[in-house]
Amino acid sequence: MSKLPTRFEGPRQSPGFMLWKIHFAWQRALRPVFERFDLTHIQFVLLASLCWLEQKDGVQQIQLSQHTSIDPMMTSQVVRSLEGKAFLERERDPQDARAWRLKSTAMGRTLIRKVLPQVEAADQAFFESLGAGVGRFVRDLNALEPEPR
Amino acid sequence: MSKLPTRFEGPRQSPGFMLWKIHFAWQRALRPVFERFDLTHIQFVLLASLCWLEQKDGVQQIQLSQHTSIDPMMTSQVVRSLEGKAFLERERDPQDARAWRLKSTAMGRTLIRKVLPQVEAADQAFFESLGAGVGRFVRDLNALEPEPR
DNA sequence: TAAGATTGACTGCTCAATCTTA
DNA sequence: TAAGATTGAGCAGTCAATCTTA
Repeated sequence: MSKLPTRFEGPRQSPGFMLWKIHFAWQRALRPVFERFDLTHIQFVLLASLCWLEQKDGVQQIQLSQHTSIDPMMTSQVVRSLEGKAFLERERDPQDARAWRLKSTAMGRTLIRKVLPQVEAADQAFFESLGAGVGRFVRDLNALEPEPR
Repeated sequence: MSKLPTRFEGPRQSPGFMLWKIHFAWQRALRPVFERFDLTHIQFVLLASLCWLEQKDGVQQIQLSQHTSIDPMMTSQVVRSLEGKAFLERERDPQDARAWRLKSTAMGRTLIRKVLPQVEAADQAFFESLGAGVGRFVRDLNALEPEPR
């Protein structure tokens, strides 16, 4: 076939295509770590983020959703599965009858303390090929984050 | 809660967390483009990649799978849906009775010619905040690609 | 009117297992 | 034995619609 209407010499020059590929490679690299603890990736993200946000104060479900960019429906589903596993508790917000306030349990925090170092180790191995450039890469990713709506 | 066992000052410093977030933001940014043409992202990737690879020769399904890093089962499913839409054809490989050889149709190529520039425009808008640094970012992503198994 | 939360339906994506041929 | 391809099951993720309260 004749030339494609593209600005790039090949797919490897396209930032979108490469972002998508590397994201999948990263998912595959991390999956064994989560499976070891019978967690899904999204369960880990929500529970670890809750533990992080909690360092301040009580956390609304919607805040957790916004912080992780996980949409409210998905957050609702997964938070309830984490509640079922007794890794967190939900209480009605006394200030806002619509909202839930989330609190990690001791079990949940213990789990994250075990998982987090292994996740970071797997991360470090995955991003090793960037060497010291990983800091710059992280700054680039931060620059790409869209404004919250 | 007390300090988490992490190397990072916060989630935004973690390359894994940020890669995951930005990938989702990118998916959301591109989705309207694909929907406009009644394509899914993965359908676009496979069809566009087929058109790209075809510039050489006949393409086996497994080659397309490896090139895109989409696993063979998924490739099989989506390729057949593209065949159903008449965007590509499948013929048995004369040299290897197990394999399919894939060929885009004129309709498929016409579609990609329309979609590709819009995808690249949306991409350009998404990565705009990196400015000239986008080249370096793409090189980083290429450096992260794991060895094929 | 808008915001926090949820339900049910539908599609996307992965895995284990299988079939056939190299 | 290994490689190309597929099936069916199950979880991940999205959307439209709804409910309740701010």
